[in-house]
Parts: sequence; C-alpha cells; structure tokens
Amino acid sequence: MGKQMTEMLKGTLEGVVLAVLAERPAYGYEITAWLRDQGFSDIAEGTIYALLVRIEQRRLVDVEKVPSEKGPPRKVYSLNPQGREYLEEFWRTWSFLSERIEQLRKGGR
Amino acid sequence: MGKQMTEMLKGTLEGVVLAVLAERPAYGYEITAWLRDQGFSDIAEGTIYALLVRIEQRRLVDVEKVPSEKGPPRKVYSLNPQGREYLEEFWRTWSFLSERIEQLRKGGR
DNA sequence: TACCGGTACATAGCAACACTGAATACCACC
DNA sequence: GGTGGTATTCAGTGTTGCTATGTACCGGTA
Repeated sequence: MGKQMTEMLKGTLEGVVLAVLAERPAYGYEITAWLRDQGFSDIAEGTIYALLVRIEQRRLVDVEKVPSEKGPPRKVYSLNPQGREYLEEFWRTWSFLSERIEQLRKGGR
Repeated sequence: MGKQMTEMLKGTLEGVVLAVLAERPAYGYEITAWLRDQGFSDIAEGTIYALLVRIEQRRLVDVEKVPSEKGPPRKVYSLNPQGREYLEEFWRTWSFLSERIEQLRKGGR
C-alpha cells in the first residue's frame, strides 16, 4: 500500500498476528494468505516469518511441526499464556494510541 | 510507555504531528509539551525535532523563524498544501489499518 | 559577577522493524 | 523433466524513535 502503511505496520503487525493466533493456532503461510485476503496486499512473506521467529524467541508462542500433504512440514504456532498477557498489553497500548488519534481526527485541539 | 508504544509510534507519530499542524502552526518545543500533556509522557524531545526536520525536507511544511522572549528563536512550522495532501493519505492509511484491527479485537476471524 | 533553571533547537549512535530478493525443499501433475 | 503451488529461511537495506549530549538565549538570585 505504500510507505506510510509500511511504517504504520511497525508495532501493530505483531499485535495483529498475535490476535490471529489467539483465535486458533496457525502457520506462517496460512497467516500470510489470510492477511492478503484482508486487503494487506503487500505484506511480504518474509516479514511474517521473521516476525514469527521473533515471537517464538520471546516465548510468546508454542510451536509444533506438522507434516503437510503438499510441501515441507508446517510450523504451527499457538499462543501461550505469556503470549496472551502480551496481547492484552498490546490492546491497552493500541487503545491509548487510537483514542488519541481519533480525537485528533475529530479536530481535537 | 514501553517498547510496544515505541514501535507503534513509528508511522503514526508523523501523522499526529501533521494533524496538530493542520489545526495551527506550532514549533517543536510547543508540540513536545502538548504531546506530554496528552499522556505521551515519554516522547523524547529529540524525536520531535528529528521528525520536524524530515517533514521539512519533504516539503510538507513551511518554516518561519520567530524570535522568542525567553530563549533562542522558535522555528514555527505550518502545514502547506502538499502536507495537507499527505495528511489525507495518512488518514486513509490509518482508517484502513484501524478498521481491520478493531475487527480483530471483536474476535473477528 | 557567577550560577541556575526554563526555554528552544540540533545531532551522533543505537535498536527494532518491515521490505527486497533470493534460496531451499516437498509434492502433484502434465 | 519441468512447472507451479505449498512452505520456510535468511542476508542486506532503509526508516523510524530513543538515548544522550551539546549548544544557545534569557531572567532571577545569591
């Protein structure tokens, strides 16, 4: 979508992926496809995989390798308790920021 | 506020400052103080000044030096037509992203 | 005079993140 | 054997906000 979107995704994309995983476990390729479906047409695959590696290293998710019928084995990620806590923190941060920005849009101050 | 906020500000802080300037011209120190007032307690001064330099170089704002009663001269920034256009683009990007994130929060998919 | 604090701006170095581009691997089908 | 969809990985790049520090102007005060 452009440079603005790229910059805006920093910090929020992680929350988006965690929120997706909060609903049900998923693997990288699947998440990428879902995001494209949602209109995030230009999110690079590499971006998602790198993000998954990061949240795995921070112990926010559990990982399970599952054989695929067509292709190499999938790495299925599921949110663990620590991840859910982190996600809540994300929602708090998001609320704070988005409320203030919406205020600004309504010509506030 | 923490690392999450720092990352989330990337891409949005610029829009916030442009939105402030859309209401009325302002200078860096003033903007920093206003942001702190709004609860962005830990936005560094240097961050704002660097941001202002960037948007000036991209010709999104006009600058005027105004003598101050107490301290060095102020650099007063005002949004120009190009900046307003860029701000509209920001709002479009913001809307797209925030709508999808709100959707996610409501347990969507 | 000397010093402090508030005002006001600037900048070098750092860390984090998303993107680009390419590579690898597995499988089915023609 | 080649193509295309599935699935993951990684090195290199650019942008951004933060840290820390420095500079400069001014009024008050001891």
